[in-house]
Amino acid sequence: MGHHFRSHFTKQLTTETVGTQVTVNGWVQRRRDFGGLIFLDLRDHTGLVQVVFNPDISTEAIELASQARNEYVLSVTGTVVKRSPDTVNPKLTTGEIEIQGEQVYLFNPSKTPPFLIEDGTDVDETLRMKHRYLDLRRPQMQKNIKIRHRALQVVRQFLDQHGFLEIETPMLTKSTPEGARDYLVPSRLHEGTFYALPQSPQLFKQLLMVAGFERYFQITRCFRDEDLRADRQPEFTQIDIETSFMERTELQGIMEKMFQVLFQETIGVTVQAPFPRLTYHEAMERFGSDKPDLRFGLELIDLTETLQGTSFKVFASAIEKGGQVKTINVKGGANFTRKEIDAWGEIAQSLGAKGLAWITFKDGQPKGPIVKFLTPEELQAIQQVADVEAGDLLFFAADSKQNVARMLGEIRLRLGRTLNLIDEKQFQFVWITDFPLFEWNEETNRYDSMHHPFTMPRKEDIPLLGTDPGLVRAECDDLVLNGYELSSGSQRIYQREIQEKIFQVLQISETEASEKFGFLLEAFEYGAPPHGGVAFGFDRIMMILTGQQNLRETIAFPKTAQAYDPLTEAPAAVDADQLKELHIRLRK
RNA sequence: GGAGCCGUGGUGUAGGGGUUAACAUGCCUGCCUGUCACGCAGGAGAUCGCGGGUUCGAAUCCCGUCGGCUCCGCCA
Repeated sequence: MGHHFRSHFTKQLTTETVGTQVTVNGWVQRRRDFGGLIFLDLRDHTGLVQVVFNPDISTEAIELASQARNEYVLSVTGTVVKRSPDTVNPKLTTGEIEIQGEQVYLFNPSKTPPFLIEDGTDVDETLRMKHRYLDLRRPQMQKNIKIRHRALQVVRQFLDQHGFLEIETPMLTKSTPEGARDYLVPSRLHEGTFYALPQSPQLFKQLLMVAGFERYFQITRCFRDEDLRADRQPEFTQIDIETSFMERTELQGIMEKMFQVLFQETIGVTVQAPFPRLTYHEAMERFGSDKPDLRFGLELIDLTETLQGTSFKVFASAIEKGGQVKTINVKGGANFTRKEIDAWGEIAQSLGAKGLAWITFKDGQPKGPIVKFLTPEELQAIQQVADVEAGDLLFFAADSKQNVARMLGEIRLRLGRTLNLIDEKQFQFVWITDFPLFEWNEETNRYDSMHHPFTMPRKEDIPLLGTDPGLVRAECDDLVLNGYELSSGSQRIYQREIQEKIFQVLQISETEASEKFGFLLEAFEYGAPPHGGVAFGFDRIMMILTGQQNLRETIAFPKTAQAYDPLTEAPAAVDADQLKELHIRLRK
């Protein structure tokens, strides 16, 4: 059978190969049967080539070709011939030539596929996933998976060249009580105990720094048993990085270079560096989000000062309670219909707001239901601060700081999409810095770590640990691209005294700390270097790089929103024997 | 845990109290020697996700349920 195997990939067939006899292998993309003359488009992973069967060449070959159907797997042997000028197909890379089919060998027939193997067919995603091996044959999916491969190679090579060592860490590890819900693996040898699949290699990479490797990376799978989103899968891939003796800015610089190389070598896009920086505070104030999409404006404008002492109750009560009044200026929005404006109000309500106050300035004159509650001076001041011109529309939010940010941030995003303000070709990176170290947990009435308990506080804020922990900023940063969080990173605490202070704030006792992270704390007793790192969500990077709206499009075998795999039908029940070995009895 | 949208031949959709359940594509058969989303003619293929209710009558209305997608919560 060996002689049926290919001599060329379809992509290699050019005008230069005209006259040579070749053998190509692949799948039937389409058959065009003219009775006396048959065309077959044969597809391999490099592309398509047209084979023409003529009874004058071989009656046996044309007979076999007439029986071929979509997705049959064939070997075709024939001579490459130049197409006559009027039959050239400029849409095909091999469109100037075709193969004159002399021999056909059928490796395998195929059932009629449940959907057409081509781009642009909007097939139910469950069906695509059930037959993922067919879905992956489509050109767009082939392209996504190939770019993903290229990206993996580029990142590996880049980090290798910059002195990073790729070191693997365990998949079967210990459950950490904080953070996301763990996926658990029962232990057979230790009755009643469980391994956890890693949420990230966080503690191991810090141990590798104690071990003296200084520059580590790993492209590794992580697991979090939380609900899914378009940009969240239960198992996902991280580019995990940790370094010793390195300033934060130096690490950021290396990462910026990595993204420049990555974008250049995968999709040929030149990325400008250094990336801009925003503090967390500034991002929240201007964009209402800690992962702002900087591809468009519509920034949030603070009117809290301007409207100090207003008699309009909705605004006044928000200000009184220490909240904010903010607005978004929708340029040209005055020509929204009343229906459209109301629709935005409904969106605001679905986001938990009581409503969405608005004023239009059709001819420069303020109009809208709230105008009568504001003094002419206040209206004047608003116009000035919000830079209002004739034809503008203002949307207002008045509430606590967080609620205003959450609501207007989301309204801003949706306005940007609806009004087509987003240039899809742009890649707007931004570092978000100076996150708070802690966030207040209303339920437990204490502080939680915003990142994790080993995040270094900013040096100048350390005195605040004892007095006002909420104001302490962290030595950490997120990398954000087009409104997606790509990474989280931080410098780590390596000195015992600071770590103890943090545990105090978090109300983690010494015994508790040693139970949870004892091995790390003990390791730190043996000369821990100053270190820090970052972890990138590789799937999200790929999603943006390939221009997809959904993580699943860049993962070969993803899971549904219910964390189910229609192909393998995982998760599934297991044999009673298996459970018994694992010392597990199922509750009815 | 909550909300919204969706579920009709293999696939994608239309239809929204009484229809022969429509269209496109795919599939099958026949014809066709220059197509490339080939064309033409014919044909097969649907208990309208599932269960219950309202009604003389339900794909259509109501309730429940299952599945899919998206969002909120959750994701140190």
